[in-house]
Amino acid sequence: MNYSVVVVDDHFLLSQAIGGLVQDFKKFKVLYLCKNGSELLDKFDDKKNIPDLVLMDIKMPILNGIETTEILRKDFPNVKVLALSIEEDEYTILKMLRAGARGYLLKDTKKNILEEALIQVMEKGHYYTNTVSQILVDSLENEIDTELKEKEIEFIKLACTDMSYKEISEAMCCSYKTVEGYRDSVHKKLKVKNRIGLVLFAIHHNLFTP
Amino acid sequence: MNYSVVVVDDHFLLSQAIGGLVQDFKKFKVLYLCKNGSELLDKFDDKKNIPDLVLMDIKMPILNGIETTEILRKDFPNVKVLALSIEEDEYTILKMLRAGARGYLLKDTKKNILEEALIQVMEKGHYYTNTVSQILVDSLENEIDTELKEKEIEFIKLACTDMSYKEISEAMCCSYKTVEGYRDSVHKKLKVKNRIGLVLFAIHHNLFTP
DNA sequence: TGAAAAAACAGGGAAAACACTGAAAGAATA
DNA sequence: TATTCTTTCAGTGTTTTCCCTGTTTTTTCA
Repeated sequence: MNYSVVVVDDHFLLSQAIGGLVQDFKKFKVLYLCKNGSELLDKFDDKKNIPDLVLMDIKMPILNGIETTEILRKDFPNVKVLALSIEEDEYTILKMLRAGARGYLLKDTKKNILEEALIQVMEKGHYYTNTVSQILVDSLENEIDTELKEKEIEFIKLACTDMSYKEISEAMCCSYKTVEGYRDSVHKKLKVKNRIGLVLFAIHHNLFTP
Repeated sequence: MNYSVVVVDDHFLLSQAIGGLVQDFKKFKVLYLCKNGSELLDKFDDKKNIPDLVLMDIKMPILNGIETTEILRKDFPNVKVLALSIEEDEYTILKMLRAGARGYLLKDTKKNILEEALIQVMEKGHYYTNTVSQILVDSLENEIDTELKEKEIEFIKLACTDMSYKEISEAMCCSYKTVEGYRDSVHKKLKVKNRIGLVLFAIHHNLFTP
């Protein structure tokens, strides 16, 4: 019996192409393709459309991979999710795994590795490459006191523009001194030494997309 | 007779998958896949390996799509290049077209559009979507006095780190005041008002990849 | 080789960013 | 209600960035 697979990716070409690869694998068949999480969930209204495994991109419009995976884990725990993303960003990988993904395939995956990963996810329940395992280990060490508050995240996003802190304080409807407080606290938490460092951090960790 | 195609992309999965799609098209056959421009040029040493068309990604390690396309135009003018990139960035598209690409496919291309594009490139010599045409038009207006000197580009790259200008002056082996001069001149040329603005500009225009 | 242009550098002042300590107001908890 | 914790904000001083106006040195080229 074949396992059914759905590919969710906003890049049409990529999802079609990956669908084509998966279709070639003996143990798998592709049910359909989706452009984002929302479209996937709509499909699930009909039970026939619920697959064994979802190959999920992360950056997608409307409903992204992380949010979608969280919903799936809650509402459809039998559906296994394998993340498949073009860029390897530690925080994103972590978030995706926390959300419930059974593994994470990086961009330079080869066809036979994809097949191997699909098989392992279905039969062992998970698939982790060395890279991903290493990231998991590394994360346990650096994952202290980097919990950002709502306001701090809002501040960081504004700090990633060419606004001055005075302008930011007006945009956030608070005192200039409060903004300085946010700055000092995120500088400490994220261990950056100036605003440029903060911008680079935000980009690398997907708090801000330039 | 079939046109021969080579796919150049560092994302293994993507190049394999696209190769699979192209293989399905009647008029085309895939010669081989490459991971970057350097690998492609190595292959060209043997005349048998020179295809009619190259489907080229832009961001690649070692030798990127723009550089590779420039070399191809000079040394192998009969090989047509069609750019195929995941992210649509105006400046990148422009650079690629200037380098000699016959067209530019955006991420949400569908299978039949890909085929259409391949056919048009081979038979008409080019393929431009509306999006790309619009970008070409827009670019003619903003393209005044943004000629950057070597030193200024070097400065910009360093300004995209968390170094202070004093540290940058040491790295560039020149006076602090000279660095201030570079800063003032690029601020004027690029119409940015502070260092954050400069970093964002650099990222958007691929002077710096975070 | 001499004039013009470009690149490197300098001074100084205003503005912004950084770094610290600490106080007041509000929310949470027991 | 008292206590703790968090959030917001203030004071103060230092460093860095920004933005002028210039001078000296090097390059260019007619």
